[in-house]
Amino acid sequence: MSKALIIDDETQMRRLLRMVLETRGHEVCEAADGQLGLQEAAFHRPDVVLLDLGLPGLSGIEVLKRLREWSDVPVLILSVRDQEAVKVEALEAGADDYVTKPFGTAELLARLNVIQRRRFTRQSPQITVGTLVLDLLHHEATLEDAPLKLTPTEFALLKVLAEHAGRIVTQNQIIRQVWAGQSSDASEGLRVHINHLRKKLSETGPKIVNEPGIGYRLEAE
Amino acid sequence: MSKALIIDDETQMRRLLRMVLETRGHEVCEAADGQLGLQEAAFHRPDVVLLDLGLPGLSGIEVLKRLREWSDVPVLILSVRDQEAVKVEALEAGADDYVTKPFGTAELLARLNVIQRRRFTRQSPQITVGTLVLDLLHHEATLEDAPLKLTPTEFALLKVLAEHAGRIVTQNQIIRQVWAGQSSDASEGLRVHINHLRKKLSETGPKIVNEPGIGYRLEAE
DNA sequence: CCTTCATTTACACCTTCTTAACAGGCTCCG
DNA sequence: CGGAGCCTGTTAAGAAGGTGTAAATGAAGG
Repeated sequence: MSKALIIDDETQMRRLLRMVLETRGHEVCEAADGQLGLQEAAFHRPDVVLLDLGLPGLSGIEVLKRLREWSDVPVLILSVRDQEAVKVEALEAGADDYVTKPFGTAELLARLNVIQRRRFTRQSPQITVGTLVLDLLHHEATLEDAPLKLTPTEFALLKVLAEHAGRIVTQNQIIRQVWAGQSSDASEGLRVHINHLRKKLSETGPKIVNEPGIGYRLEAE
Repeated sequence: MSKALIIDDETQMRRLLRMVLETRGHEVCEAADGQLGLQEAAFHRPDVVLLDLGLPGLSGIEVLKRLREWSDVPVLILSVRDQEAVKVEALEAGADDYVTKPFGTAELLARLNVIQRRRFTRQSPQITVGTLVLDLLHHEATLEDAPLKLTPTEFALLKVLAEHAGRIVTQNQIIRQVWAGQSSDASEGLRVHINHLRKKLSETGPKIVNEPGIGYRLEAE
């Protein structure tokens, strides 16, 4: 069952909201001010928060900001009519939606249905060649699940090769991509970086084979 | 009902996406370029955004950055193959996931489901790395149950590192998250804050290791 | 005014990149 | 057969740039 947290200082309003939410099948907990609200939120981990902006002590905005520092729980703002500027501020601070007091239960339920947010963990774009994996977002490389320490240019170079794994990559293509925007003649240095890479890939990793006069190719299994 | 916003310049692609999304029960709105997309997003407050990276005029990346200035709406990136660098940039700028064109509707639905499902998983109000505990609710840190006094930026910096404990975090990623919305060149100051953190973590806490030319990593035990 | 924190500056140090030199292998041709 | 010429693999050392650290400066708040 999903949990809802009500943060409002008016007892009557809390009672109304609790009724509506329980009808909707929520488990409900309440807090009468911002400080308590944050504690309840941390303790109960609600799936949705109904937050009144006009709170005594810690303001609703402040509560929202602190909440957003560690939680992406959907927050529905309850505000009175002449608080337009504050409502905008609340939305910018991470609120999901708002209803204006007084409101009908139908509207409240409709908005609750709408505000569903997510919390996600980012998936990294990766390039995989056999047992070699390049994580482009984190600039990490692993070989047979063991971390592989690569310098920035080594990583860039291996990335170019891995992108075209199994096919020949011209020296010019490599240089253009790895040393993009630099005018220096890197054709000399390329050889030594290839050399370093081969050592680090050692026996277990995919082989970098040379195509004389043309370029290099990363052998896919 | 949840709303979806499609930002893509190809009419055909929009039609396809609309069909898929409406089958899934979404209310759909469209935008043919980035400028319109931002307006639509501000007006309709969509629950999910499907954003094409290859837009005319305002680039997809630019749209995402501006969107992230005021919204945490889940953004699914649509990109063509061979744009790895751009995809990385997009993820760093706050995108949630991406699909590569051409894609099957099955994959698209799967990724949308992931985003939906993840909205219910909650981020813990505290992050634990070994003996280090960050209490995001109270802005407090403890090391071996002893309180650890951190300045605001130190806390923010350590938070970023701890969230990705064990993995490399790019200097850009750090700066973007810790000094969000500020234009100042913080790349210099980053070093000294890292230094302060290392002193405070001392011997007992997790180590902050440097990956030269890339970024930092908080070593998980 | 004092404290606290963030930023800037400066410099020693270390990693990485580049450059250079040389050895080995291959092809081409005498 | 043998040597010249080219390309590649390997190694080493200096150059360049990134990093760690301490201290000074600047900004914000009580």
